[in-house]
Amino acid sequence: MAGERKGGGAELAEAVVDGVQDAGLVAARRDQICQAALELFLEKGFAATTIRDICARSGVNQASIYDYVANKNDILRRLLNRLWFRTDVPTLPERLDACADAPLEELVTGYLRELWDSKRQGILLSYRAVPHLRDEDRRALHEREKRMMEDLAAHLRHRAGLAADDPRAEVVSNLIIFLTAFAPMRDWLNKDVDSEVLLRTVARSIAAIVGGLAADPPTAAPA
Amino acid sequence: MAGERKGGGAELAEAVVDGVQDAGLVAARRDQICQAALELFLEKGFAATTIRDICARSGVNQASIYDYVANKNDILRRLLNRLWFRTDVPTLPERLDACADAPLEELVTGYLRELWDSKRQGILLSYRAVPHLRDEDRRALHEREKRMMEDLAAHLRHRAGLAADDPRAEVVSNLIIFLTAFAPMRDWLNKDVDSEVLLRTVARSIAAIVGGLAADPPTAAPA
DNA sequence: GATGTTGCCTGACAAATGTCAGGGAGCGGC
DNA sequence: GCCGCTCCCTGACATTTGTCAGGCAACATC
Repeated sequence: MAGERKGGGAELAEAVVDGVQDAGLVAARRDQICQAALELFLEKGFAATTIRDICARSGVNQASIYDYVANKNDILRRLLNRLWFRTDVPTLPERLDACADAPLEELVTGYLRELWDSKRQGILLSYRAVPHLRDEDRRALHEREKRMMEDLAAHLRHRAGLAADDPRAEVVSNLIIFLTAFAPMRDWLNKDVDSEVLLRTVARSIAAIVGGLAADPPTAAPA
Repeated sequence: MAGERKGGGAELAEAVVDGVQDAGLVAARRDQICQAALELFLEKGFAATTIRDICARSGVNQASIYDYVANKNDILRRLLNRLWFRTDVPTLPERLDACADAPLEELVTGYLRELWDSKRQGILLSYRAVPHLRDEDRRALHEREKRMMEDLAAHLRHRAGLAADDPRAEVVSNLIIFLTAFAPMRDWLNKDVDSEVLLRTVARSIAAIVGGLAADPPTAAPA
């Protein structure tokens, strides 16, 4: 009962499972299950991970697991709600809303620092698990992504002084969001680079992109 | 027999399967199989695609398929060899070797145009299928990626006049290679943007990043 | 100590999956 | 008309998978 200790606004509808009464126990077991599942999903992928794997690693019995989650897809949903849809980490557009005229590079640096620190796994999961989501869930995820892109595009238009119909705002916005996944997805290639250098280099790159956008006229087709 | 019509230097060792003699037939059937498998892998993911799915879509019998490929992983290998390891599309470092002093933005534009035109699916596959590769295959893929990053980093050092020990060369190089996957991975978000605009915006962004790298001193830690 | 209640687990089921053995169809050559 | 060869496919195998039914242990309550 009383308020389900959700980390942040859950956007994916979690199945109702009521085999077990004790709410605290349910929460604890779900933590075990999600933690184990997360590790396995990132190691082997969603489809290659079996319920038996998850049970083995989490220590929950193969039968009992169905007292806490409805099925494998439900685990994925719950993971995304915890890791990807958490609202305690403001998005980049939200940060831009809050600090309307702070220098972009600084804002981005702060954003990436927090993001890569606390949502690393959520980023990886959200990129890799898409094909395995139920349709409704995938739609929710895509809508959130689209909304974020549009919000960011509006800010870019303002900051770089672009025309309302300049499509580059959307492209660059999409691109920046993509770059947001850079460190989690590619840090195996920069293992020996100081993470602060990595962070600042990416932030500066993003600032350079936006700067270039402001300086250049819309791209014309070549002769 | 005589030279196996490989599109480019195959880097992943394909299993030897010799149920059927007629080399032309084998090649044709493999084409059917690979084409169907590619579609399915991109739609549903590798692990969620069954051999039966592939057979159904390609029209090859469930038993006969083992006369042409060794197993599901072998199909993936063959696909990556065709799509990702093909050598008829020069890499970005190779292009930089060839045109040592052409403007970067133009080079990148040409590169992306060809890449996104002919290796789209290879890019998607190589990003999504990694967890399902056999260890040797994954190692080969990672080594290629690392080599490419280092080659590109060397060029960046030269072009942007960076010190030999400036780690930002590797970071930016890694980042550019990552951006190379941008359109294939994210174009569902820019569906209504002209693809030429998208291309040029990304190329210009990459140029802006490198330009910023040249202009700025190495990032110092803040006070 | 008897009795409910709550959570856990042994054991199993049907379905799906990767893989193939072995027979058969088609066809060219004698 | 028969033989031998090449390729195809019906049918099946062992295994793995997701999912549970139904019984058991622990514990609190009376």
